[in-house]
Amino acid sequence: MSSNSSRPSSSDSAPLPPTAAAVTRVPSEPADQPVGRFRHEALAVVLRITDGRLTVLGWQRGRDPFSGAWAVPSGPLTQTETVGAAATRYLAERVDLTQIAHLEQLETRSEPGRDPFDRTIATAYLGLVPADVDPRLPDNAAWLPTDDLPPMAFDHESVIKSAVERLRSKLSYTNLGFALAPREFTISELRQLYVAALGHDVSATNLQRVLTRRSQLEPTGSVSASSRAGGRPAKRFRFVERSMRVTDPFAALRP
Amino acid sequence: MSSNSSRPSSSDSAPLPPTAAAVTRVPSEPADQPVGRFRHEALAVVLRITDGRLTVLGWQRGRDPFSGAWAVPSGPLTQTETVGAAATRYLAERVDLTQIAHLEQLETRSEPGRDPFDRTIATAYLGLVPADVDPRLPDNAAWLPTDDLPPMAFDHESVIKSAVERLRSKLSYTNLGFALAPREFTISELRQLYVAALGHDVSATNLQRVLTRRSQLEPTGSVSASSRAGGRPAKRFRFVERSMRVTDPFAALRP
DNA sequence: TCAAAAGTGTTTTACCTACACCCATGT
DNA sequence: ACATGGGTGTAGGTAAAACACTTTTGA
Repeated sequence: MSSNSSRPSSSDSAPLPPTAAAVTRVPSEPADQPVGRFRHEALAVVLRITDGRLTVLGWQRGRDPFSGAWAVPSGPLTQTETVGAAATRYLAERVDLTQIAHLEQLETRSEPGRDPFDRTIATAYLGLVPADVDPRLPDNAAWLPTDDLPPMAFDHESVIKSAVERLRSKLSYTNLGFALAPREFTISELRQLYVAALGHDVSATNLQRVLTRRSQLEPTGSVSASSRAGGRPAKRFRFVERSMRVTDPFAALRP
Repeated sequence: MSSNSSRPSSSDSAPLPPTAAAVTRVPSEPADQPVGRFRHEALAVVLRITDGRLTVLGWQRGRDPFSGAWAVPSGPLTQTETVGAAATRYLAERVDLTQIAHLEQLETRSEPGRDPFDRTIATAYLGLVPADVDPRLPDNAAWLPTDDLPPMAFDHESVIKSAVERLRSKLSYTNLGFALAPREFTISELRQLYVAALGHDVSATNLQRVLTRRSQLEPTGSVSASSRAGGRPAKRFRFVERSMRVTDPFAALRP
């Protein structure tokens, strides 16, 4: 379940940013608490099942801070866009990724020390890309396995962990599988996606029944050819709806 | 359920803030997308059961914008604190409220038009105050019924709605009831709190059993005196743990 | 005919709701 | 006694996991 716990204070040992003499806007503010302005950036944690593993889109930084480390696509807001729009924009600009099946706000990180050069507040988004979408990535970008991340810049590793948690929760009580799956698929293909995303085994039998009972799946009528090893050809299915919906509002304590 | 849906673009008709000639920090940024700095404030949506209703702490604004409307406690960050620390600080400073049983980050709003004077990004927190804590409030502050809010400033009404949604979800799958309840209580007192928070009826019988099965409740050993109308004296209970824990990770698709 | 893969039927377990009934107190 | 509110026992329903079994194909 999405356990967004609080992230209280702990603003010790925070190096004061060297820039930006604070702009006092409202005269009645006390002088010791100036109204500051802050760099604000959007982080896009884009997850996808790649070769049976849950991976995140990263790119390798070319300059300090954290030169050589990996980071999630990000960038500052313009004066007129929302954070969500900025996340979408940077994905398109930086890695030419426009086929996001789902995007939702994750959390905002504001620890003063998270960017050692200049204090930056970051609002992270969770994006999902279907497994059959495989955009051409720039040379310095790659899909990184979430269970074996390389050294990450800033607090990106912990933001990715949050995103994975969020995805795992929502796979249970929403129809979010549509955002990982191709438009059509067999149950065993879908099973592999769920196994990769959840990190534990899933029974194809029960997966089909659960998703069917919740009216998430419908058969397309077509069947896949059986593989070279033989076997019965699998029916193909699709998700009934391709936008997020809560399919299993938790029933405890209900009216 | 916490349905954090994305909140994409829609950055039309946004009045450009008149201040702050954008500070270009990284030379390689394109000139038409300057790296801006933004006012950033913390919003504290504090919920409490007051007289059997779910209420939110608000105060009446004395100046524009939205003079006379109600708002949730808020204020800008200082240069060295996190957003969570700012939320906590404003609650203490503005309404002398320090007995928050639970605080968690909710969401960040960044629509350019949300503050008509000066673009401000706001990160909202959800705070909970036990029903037996009744802090003295300043004259211009009050507990407002969440199901019948007065006209609210900015986007505060919709942020409050999000907070109520979050609370209702988490009451189902976590032990968050501890943050609404007094240290000791009878089952029927607890039932009234859940009814107020969830907005629908709850059976005392089943509430007790559900919370006991999940090891959230334990008897204190003491009993309440029966009321003037007679009746069996009620046992008193307490929450076993008073920090948030997921007690019912949703079971579908589990290993 | 056999192996492999897909799909269905059935059993078991867990949890939650509903409801009847018993318990302890004041009047 | 009896009304009032508190607490427990039990039956019924729903959902999911586990597992045995059938179906459909290729070799």
